[in-house]
Amino acid sequence: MVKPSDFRAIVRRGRRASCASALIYRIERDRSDPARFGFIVSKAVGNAVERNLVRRRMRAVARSIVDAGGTGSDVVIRALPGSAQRGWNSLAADMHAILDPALTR
RNA sequence: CGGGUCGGCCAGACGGUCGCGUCGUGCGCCUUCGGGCGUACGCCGAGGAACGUCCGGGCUCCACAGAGCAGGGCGGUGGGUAACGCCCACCCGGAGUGAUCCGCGAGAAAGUGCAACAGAGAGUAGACCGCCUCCGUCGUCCUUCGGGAUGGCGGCGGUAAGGGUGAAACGGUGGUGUAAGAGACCACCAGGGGUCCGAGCGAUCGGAUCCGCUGGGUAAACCUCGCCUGGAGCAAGGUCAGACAGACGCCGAUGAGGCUGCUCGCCGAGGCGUCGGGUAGACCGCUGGAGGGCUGCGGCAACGCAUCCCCGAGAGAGAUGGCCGUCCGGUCGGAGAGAUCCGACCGACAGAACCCGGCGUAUCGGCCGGCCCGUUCG
Repeated sequence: MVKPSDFRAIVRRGRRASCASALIYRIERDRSDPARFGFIVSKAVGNAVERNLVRRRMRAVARSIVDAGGTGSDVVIRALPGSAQRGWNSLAADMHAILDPALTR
């Protein structure tokens, strides 16, 4: 997702879940619709290089979920300060724990 | 070999695999025939600082980009450059045995201002103690009775040698001189100024001679002098397509506005505000440029010129990530007499958004070279 209006709608009306790396907002859609992801990485997370790294890693996790058959949700992920220091393994575990049950039933 | 100093360069390497972005090609689907979407393959895809946005330019628009003042910037000299507040060389001053480093390097003798505390006095200097003449007064001693010597107290003055204060007290040392003193005068030394000679493009340097001239700091205080300087910025600006709906108020050829402050000058017919409505699409600008490299020539150098060769991100809220293997570098632990082997961890700072030239700042480490000092050997 890239449109500001989509972000606003999902953050406002979506179901919230949290972990050490991020706040995750999610809206249920039809099972046949593809999963869509958006990322919010504020300056509190770090400088430009760290923000890019966090966004890319989250995108890699999202792709693995889609590859595993995830569908039917719009998801906005807001990275928390410290997510750049969590490391790849922790970040991936955090996200899978919340998103796998919802998207790949 | 040890220590130091200056400069240049690199920014982990290779491979596999799952992915991302631009472009090209093929295929499929859709099409209002402009193209769009999907997919496969191929090429390419962040930095030395891409950063901070502190200077300087190109480019674009604002009259034709103009004039003056104000404002702002710069400040040894000469050169380099498109330009600079940058770079190079040199000069001066300071630090260092030295290589070398440091200086926001014009003017303080045009004027105004400022300087805590201490101190008598801080810029037209200044008498607290001290030193000295003179006057008054009170003593002591001597006397040839005219006076002389000496001391205390008070007073008018003189004095920058000595003490003391201070970051700094109006040249220094020695002498002449004097009541005591003083560049008042003299010798030497230090500084300043004038004139002349020599070296250098110049800043400046060396020398001769005259003048007793000795007049501290601060200009990142005002100021003076010289030089430079219009404004806004790629959301600049332009082309195309598309949507809607205007209403009211104020100003305006006696000149709105363009255009930071003022004056002039030029262009010049719409401008501003409130409410309401609509759209936030595509393309150009957009990356081949003051570009990089080898060699040669000129120059101490910065740099310039010439031949040849090489250029492969471009954007739209914005593409480089995950995993694995081998090697490289560093740190730690273990084994070994040693060469070495095994294991763990780490590999910085940081992400293009119109483009260049600088500056400043961040940075794990590594490589190369010049020069200096010390030591040893020949």
